[in-house]
Amino acid sequence: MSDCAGMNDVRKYHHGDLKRALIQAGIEILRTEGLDRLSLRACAERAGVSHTAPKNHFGNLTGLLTAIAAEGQKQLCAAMQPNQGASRDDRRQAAFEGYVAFARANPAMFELMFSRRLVDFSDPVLAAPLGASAAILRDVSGGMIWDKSDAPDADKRAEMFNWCLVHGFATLALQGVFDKDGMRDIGIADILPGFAFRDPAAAE
Amino acid sequence: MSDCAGMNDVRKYHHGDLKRALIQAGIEILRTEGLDRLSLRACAERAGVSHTAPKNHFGNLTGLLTAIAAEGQKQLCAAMQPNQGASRDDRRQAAFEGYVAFARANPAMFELMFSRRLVDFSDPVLAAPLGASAAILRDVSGGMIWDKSDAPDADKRAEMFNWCLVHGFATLALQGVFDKDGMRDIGIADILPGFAFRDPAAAE
DNA sequence: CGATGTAAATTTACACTGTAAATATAGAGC
DNA sequence: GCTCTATATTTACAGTGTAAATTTACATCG
Repeated sequence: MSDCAGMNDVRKYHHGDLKRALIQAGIEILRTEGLDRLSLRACAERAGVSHTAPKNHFGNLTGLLTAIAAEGQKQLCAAMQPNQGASRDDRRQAAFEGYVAFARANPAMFELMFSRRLVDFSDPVLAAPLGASAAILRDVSGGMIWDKSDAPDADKRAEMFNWCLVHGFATLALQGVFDKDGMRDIGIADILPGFAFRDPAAAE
Repeated sequence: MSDCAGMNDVRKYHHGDLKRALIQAGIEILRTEGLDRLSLRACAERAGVSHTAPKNHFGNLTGLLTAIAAEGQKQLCAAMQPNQGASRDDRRQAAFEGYVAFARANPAMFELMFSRRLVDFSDPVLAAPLGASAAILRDVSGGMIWDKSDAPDADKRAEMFNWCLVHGFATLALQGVFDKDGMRDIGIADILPGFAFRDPAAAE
């Protein structure tokens, strides 16, 4: 009878940590049943409360889904972390592989995280994790040398380039678009161009 | 004698071209009200039939949405078409710009088209338009020279590369991820690397 | 300590969704 | 003219999110 958040199992009228329990319930539903089965009522039932209880903590469905997505963004960010002391090339590799691996391992969560219809991207709870992921991409994109390196916004462009490439790969691969013609075995590392960096010494 | 959507308004028991009318209704709802408002019942009402009439033609909601998405894929494919006699560079430019422009002009449709939860990608009605878009990408990617040009699947990788890049850009831009730091003004052409082609003469 | 105020959870109700089953209609083919 | 069949309707049902009114438990204060 683990239920709720596992910590202190005193079943009382006031749950105590319902907010966290509902988010956790949503994460588990995503993992075990998929995005289609993720509903307000399902989260509430799994947390052992009435189906209107979430309203007090999240306002409406979008609020709950956004909170769940924020947790997912944190996990995605963690999945992109490189080993300590990795070079910039290795960091970039780690970020890309981690991004795609996370999407593959958590398809329902990934789909929720980037679904504008379900998530309110202007919600402050998303700012920190989204910013952290952007920071990683910025780190591994800075100083990249290509034919647009002389443009004023070169670093921004490089960041966007990498983000588009990895997100497009993850999204399309998840939808099975590459499940044909032997494209299935081609990974993100196989299509990622090996750009040089301006200052190889700084790639430490 | 298509009539169906307003031409010849003979309201009879058997609609005559309900299948097409329902798809058209869905497209209009996507354009005017958004993906959230796209429902079986809404399509049926707009077509002037009972809410269970679509079942005869599409089976279930997924069938209708997939048919609508297939129409969208056709439109996307048309949006990627270059001018006659354009060089390969121009064709690539046209494909990329067209892809992104279509997503921006039809955000609801674009979201539907690539939503695995709403669309059945194994439905045969999607095969032709999806294949046509893939063919365009393949065309503008063939013979691309980069540091992976010696790999056995170089052409496949190049196609995937371009697809990921443009789809990632369209998806992320649509979700407003780039609405910050002056990234909003950076277009797909600004981040697309200018790869060379193996045989410049063949780029006609 | 007891009263009160408030946050949190419940009950109830409602409009909306997709789907299924049974029924009604119109047109085609013989 | 008859039947057969595709098409559309009616009716019903389980599920969804949301709102309003109600109940509960806890904290705060006199």
